[in-house]
Amino acid sequence: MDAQLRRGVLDVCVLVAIKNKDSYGYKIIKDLKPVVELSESTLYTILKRLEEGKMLIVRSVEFEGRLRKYYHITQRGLKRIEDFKDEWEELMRVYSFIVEESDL
Amino acid sequence: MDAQLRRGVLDVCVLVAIKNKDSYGYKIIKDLKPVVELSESTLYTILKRLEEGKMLIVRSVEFEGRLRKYYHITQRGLKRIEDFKDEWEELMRVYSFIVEESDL
DNA sequence: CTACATACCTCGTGATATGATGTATTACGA
DNA sequence: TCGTAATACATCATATCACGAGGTATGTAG
Repeated sequence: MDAQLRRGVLDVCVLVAIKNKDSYGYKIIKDLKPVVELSESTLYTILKRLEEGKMLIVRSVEFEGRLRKYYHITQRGLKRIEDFKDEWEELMRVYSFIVEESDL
Repeated sequence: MDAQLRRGVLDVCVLVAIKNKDSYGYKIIKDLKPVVELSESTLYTILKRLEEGKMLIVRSVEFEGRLRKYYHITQRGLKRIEDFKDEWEELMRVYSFIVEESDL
């Protein structure tokens, strides 16, 4: 998929990935793999940004000798997902324009 | 609309705006206004990029004392529009994931 | 003569995704 | 036991991009 198109949905995908159950970086990538491909560096930048934006909170857990940072969505994060759905409506109108105009 | 979401559609909108009839910068902005708001600086950057990517060609015309640069879409530009439609299908799958997962 | 519309352009900034690279542990097959 | 893959985190440099601020110039309406 086009890099630019991905940008608009990546952070929301990450939020959705942790919405119903707290998760951690490595797992998020695996879970999202069938939906969107994202590299580790990309994910960790997104996670950091979402944390700074208070859309999620972090909790470090020791698991089998390894560190795991579990991410939990906040109210703000949930709102971000809802806002995205509204924005999608707008985007759909743009898409309609593209399809209608280009098929003339 | 979210800045990131716009990014993925802006250049295609510009291509669509000139697809059926050659147009120029100032007019493109006016024509696209009801669909997507874009500033002059943004448009001219996009036009330049599209030109460099050989998706359109330029023709300068003197019109009532003012310079007008008419943009004409190329085969490559047309292909970009078609490719976008395919990418949209992919994006729809991502959107479905977001809606389904977030409504659990 | 002033202000607005038309019409172009450039530069700096901030935001972003990503590859490359690094650290450390566990699991497993050769 | 040796090497390699999987697990799990992180940072840095780079490239791409939208956009505001600013600039130039002409025609038109008040």
